[in-house]
Amino acid sequence: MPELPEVEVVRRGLQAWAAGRRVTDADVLHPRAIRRHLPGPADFVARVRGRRVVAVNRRGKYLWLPLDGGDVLVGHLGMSGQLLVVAATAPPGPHLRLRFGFADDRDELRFVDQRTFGGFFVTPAADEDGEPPAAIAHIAPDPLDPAFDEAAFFRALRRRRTGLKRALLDQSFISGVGNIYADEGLWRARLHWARPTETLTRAEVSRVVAGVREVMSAALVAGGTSFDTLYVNVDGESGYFDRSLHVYGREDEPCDRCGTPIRRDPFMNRSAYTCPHCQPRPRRRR
DNA sequence: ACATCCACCTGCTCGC
DNA sequence: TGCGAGCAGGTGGATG
Repeated sequence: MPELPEVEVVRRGLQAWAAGRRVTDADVLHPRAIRRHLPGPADFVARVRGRRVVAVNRRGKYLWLPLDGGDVLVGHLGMSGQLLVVAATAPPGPHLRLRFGFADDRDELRFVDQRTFGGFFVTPAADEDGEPPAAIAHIAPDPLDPAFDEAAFFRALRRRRTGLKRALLDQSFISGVGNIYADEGLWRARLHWARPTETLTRAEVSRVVAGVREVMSAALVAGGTSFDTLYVNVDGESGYFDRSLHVYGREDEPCDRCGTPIRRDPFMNRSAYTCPHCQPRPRRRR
């Protein structure tokens, strides 16, 4: 999926294009795209139609859009979701799942999602203004959020008995981090993905948080990471941060710090990339 | 409660 | 050229 920087690129594009405007129509072209909206497609369309988008917010990798009238439109891009602003007359393409029409515009907002892991739903707003809805309250603040509490993150890690990368990918501890930025942050911090969380020092946690922050901030400036045309902004343009990756997807290539060939390990049905010299494996496996 | 795993999808690449 | 296996940026719910 798009991770935090890619989702933030989309959020900014949407905020500029959709905030303050009224949805005039919505279409559900694939029911899986709204599977988390339990009342179904007709109810989804009815709750969105005629509503004004007040703002476009993000919590981790979730987008949440308060609507006038007290509901919130929540969306997640999954592994392959795109939000695109295109002419309403443009051909639909094979993976078009949702369309949203807006007042006084010949362009429309499209949710295009090849693998259909992404989706949208409408849910009541939180009691507190500016807070994410209850449906995504389990998502922790991300490391770029001023609300992110590093000391609390450290305490939570020490309480947890798992490996460091597993914890980084757990969105209830720290959000926005996915497979790419976890590996890149760990490389910057010179820590191994299997490091037991209960043995981490405060300084090591600072290093990994700083590493993740740096790599995400740099990726944001580059418009996000794209290896192909799957990850794009609302205008369909790819970011170029893949040129700045140090370990992710670089098996057997030399480490940019020490020249040691980068190693790929199977990890949770995926991969973990490390420099075996800069990030030695801890004695205890996980 | 906590930690781990896998199903949910489509499409591309690789080796035979 | 065809075909099966493996892989891809995520998540929530089931399972132990």
